[in-house]
Amino acid sequence: MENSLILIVEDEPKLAQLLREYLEQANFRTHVIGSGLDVVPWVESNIPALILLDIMLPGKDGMAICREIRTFSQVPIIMVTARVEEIDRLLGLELGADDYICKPFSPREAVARVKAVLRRVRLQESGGLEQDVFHIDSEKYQASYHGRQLGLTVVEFRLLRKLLSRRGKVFSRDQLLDQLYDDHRIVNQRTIDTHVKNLRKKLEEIAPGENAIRAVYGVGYKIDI
Amino acid sequence: MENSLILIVEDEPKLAQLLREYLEQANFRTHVIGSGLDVVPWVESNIPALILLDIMLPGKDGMAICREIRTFSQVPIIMVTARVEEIDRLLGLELGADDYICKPFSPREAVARVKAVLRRVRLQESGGLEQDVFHIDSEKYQASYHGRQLGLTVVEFRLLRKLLSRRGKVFSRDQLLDQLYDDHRIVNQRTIDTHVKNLRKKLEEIAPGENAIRAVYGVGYKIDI
DNA sequence: TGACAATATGAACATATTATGAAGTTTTTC
DNA sequence: GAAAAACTTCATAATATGTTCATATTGTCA
Repeated sequence: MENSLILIVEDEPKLAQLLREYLEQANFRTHVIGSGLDVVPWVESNIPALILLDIMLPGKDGMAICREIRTFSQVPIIMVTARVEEIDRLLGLELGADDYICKPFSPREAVARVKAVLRRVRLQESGGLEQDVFHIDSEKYQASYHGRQLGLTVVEFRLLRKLLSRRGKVFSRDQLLDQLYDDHRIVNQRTIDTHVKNLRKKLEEIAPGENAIRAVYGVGYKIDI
Repeated sequence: MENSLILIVEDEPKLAQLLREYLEQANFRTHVIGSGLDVVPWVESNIPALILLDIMLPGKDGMAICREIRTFSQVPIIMVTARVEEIDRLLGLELGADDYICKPFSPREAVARVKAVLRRVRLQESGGLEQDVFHIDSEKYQASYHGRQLGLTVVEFRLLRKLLSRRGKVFSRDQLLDQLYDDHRIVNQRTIDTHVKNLRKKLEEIAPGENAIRAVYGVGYKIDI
């Protein structure tokens, strides 16, 4: 099943070695890079299944690398940060990473995260979740819920798509608004509430009481099923 | 297991001798230094497993020494102070010490603290052989405890995350309040007590009697498991 | 030990956030 | 260009959360 290639970008040799050992014990192949400058060229010519990317690096920092990789590849990336507080900032930047781990972490946890992300990605790749209640067709701008077609407006569709892009993740209203428009118009944050209300109404008609969209007080909305 | 070298920096000979005896009885090796001026050179050429550092010293004070050591080493440091009130000040200075003991202390307590700090540091270095009871996901704003999901509010979540960011470290109420808000609102310090109370209640439901969050009299709170 | 200070806790109080219906705007459709 | 649909804003109700307060309990230190 495994045997996938994991790229470890980490300048601290001891930690890199530790990760390598644990990952290989879990039957992954690994490659370690210690300098930020070498990462992008390597990723371009090799194709790792996942990248563990430390954010503090000599040469070029992890954020820049993540952004650059995202211009040409959708390879799963797990960011490693030194401070918990930093994760908040990173989330705001929308780098496109798939998960975040905070130092110090146990190698066991790291391996678990790697597996979780891979599982998620593979599920998506294998043609959308089989028994998923949601199905999204970005080309046709159509979405279905429990097998039944939802008649969504464009804004509602984009809102739902954004929320579904990361199940469980809490999106701030600002993050959601960004996704809704191509131009950068300024609209009232409360507008989101109204779209959520309308979207909920349509979901409710199909599956009453499921409460797919939940508000997280003081933060934003998430999809929680 | 032990046999680690503990550096005791203490100018009062009687106390130094007492500590030495107790620590050696617990199978540590010790070295005593009575003057502040001799500490840094000694630490540079020897490598203690931990330093017990009195803050009031002839020659050079403990704070300056701690700061200086931190420029070249991450060796665990336990600061020894004469008064509880002082710990508060020390915390604000962010010296990078790992724990604080207040005089007068029982040698037994000192040994316990030394062991606790060493255990913690080793756990971190070795990548944690123990399965962590806490797991937090900043993206989903979800935290689990002993594998079970905690339904935390945002403030509670941030509070827990901050406490967890450095296990064992004591955080003052001010430090904790800073983490709780993006804006710089002014709230009563006692507010933290209430949030801690609520958080404890939720932890208690999962693991009664574990007392994960401890109050440190006159200073603040820490997580100590 | 006794005086004092800090923490714990339940309840009252205050605030902030979300939900919702409706009205006002803009955009699309015919 | 009128009507319909979609979008945004607004006002207010409902609710969740945060804060303070008063008192009991516990810890510290002389």
